[in-house]
Amino acid sequence: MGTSSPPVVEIRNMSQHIDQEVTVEGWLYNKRESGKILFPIFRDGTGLMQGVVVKSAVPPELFEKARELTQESSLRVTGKVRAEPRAPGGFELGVTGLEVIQLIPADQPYPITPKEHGIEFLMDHRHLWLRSSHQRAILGVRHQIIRACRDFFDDRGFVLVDTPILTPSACEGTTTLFEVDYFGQKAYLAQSGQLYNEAAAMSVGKTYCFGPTFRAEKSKTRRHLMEFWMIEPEVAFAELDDVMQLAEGLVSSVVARVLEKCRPELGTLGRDVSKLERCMPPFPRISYDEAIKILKEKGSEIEWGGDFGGTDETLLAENFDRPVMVHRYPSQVKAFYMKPDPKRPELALCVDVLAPEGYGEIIGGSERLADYDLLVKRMEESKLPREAFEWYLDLRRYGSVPHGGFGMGIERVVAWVCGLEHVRETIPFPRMLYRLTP
RNA sequence: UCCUCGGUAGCUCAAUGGUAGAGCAUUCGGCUGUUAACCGAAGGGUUGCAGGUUCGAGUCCUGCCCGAGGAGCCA
Repeated sequence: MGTSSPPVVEIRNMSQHIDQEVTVEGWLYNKRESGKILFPIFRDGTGLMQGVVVKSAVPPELFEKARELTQESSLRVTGKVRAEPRAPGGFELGVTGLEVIQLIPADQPYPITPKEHGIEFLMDHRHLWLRSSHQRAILGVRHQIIRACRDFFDDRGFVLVDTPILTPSACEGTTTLFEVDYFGQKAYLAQSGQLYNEAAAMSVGKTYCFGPTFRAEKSKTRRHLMEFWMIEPEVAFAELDDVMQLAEGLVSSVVARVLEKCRPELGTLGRDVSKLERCMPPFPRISYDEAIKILKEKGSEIEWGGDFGGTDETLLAENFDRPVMVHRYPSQVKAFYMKPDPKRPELALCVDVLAPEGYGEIIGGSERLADYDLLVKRMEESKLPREAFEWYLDLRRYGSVPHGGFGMGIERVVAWVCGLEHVRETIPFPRMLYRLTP
């Protein structure tokens, strides 16, 4: 456009540039025309803005160029911003210059129209679907949620310690892992950073890791992905109550951050914000025993000793208007590294946080088993290969202390906060059973 | 892995066993304030694949492929 072109302004800041000449760099979102006047709608990644091109007011070449614009063609457009109550957002761009960077041919149009599409088609075009308003809003909320998590831990003196993704063996020994060839040796994609976190906590006191985790379970539900992101804190000298308080603090601060920073996104998504505004501490804390009692009253088939199914989690969450923390599950349904309750050894000192509105478990955590002999016994009961865990046992040989932590699945939190039907929209490129592309 | 549902135009969907259609998108024409703009016209099909039943199959039967929802398991 040359040196004389007006400054580039992001659409989200456009209200500060009323009556000024600006440049917008972006794409054509949609277009409406009515003979001698046309309304292109531009998008630049920060918002949508309506333009106006009046045939009698611009050179014929400009009108023709604007008329031929196709959906998602890339462009630089200049013009004067003006307040206009009839335009979406309250202002519009009177177009005076248009540089088309790439014109999408009309006979091979952009596949995703502003009309409705099926999920298979949209997932096949996920790389393009990300441009739509809903998906853009979700990406923004996800970003703020991740920032809020990091800020929460950073502000409390936690040290980020990255844990490996390629691991020599199962962490918990339960779920199915993705196997990879590691120069002729079998290796597995990490399903949790927790065991390594425990080592890091003994170094820095308070630590967290945040990265992708992998589960090769053939799960096919709206709550499951094969590859998902988890943030996992681990704290030396923390007991179960400390773990619960930390979880409550994290979840409430994430919600508060989204309410503070993502109002436009929540509006785009049509989220009922009042349901989020209630999610402030204290969260209700109930024991597994109490949860079983509630579920039986509600007609669940569940028996003491079993883990909750998705329906049970939903039934339970219906009783509360904010996340609920369920603690002290039977050890038999939980991982080997959880400390038994000294008062009732058949229970584990663990906690699950269940999100409201049927979004299920978003956090699972526990106080860890710090005693060497007990840990060895639990490992034998779980039939875990001793050799692979010798380094982990070292943590109990050399200065073992009470400690605990939890893992929070980012995608389930995003799905809940955004009010989505399915976690597949919470991550840019979901990895699901029977879908590895794009 | 199991259960349920689905696959028809680029997209979203119709079509008693009897000539395969509509809306949107695309092309052409009309329209100076539109809000998923509207009005008129045109082009567009190996009905997921392979067999079978039938005078005749998008429709019924068998097998397979692909997808969706759920269960189990989990965050």
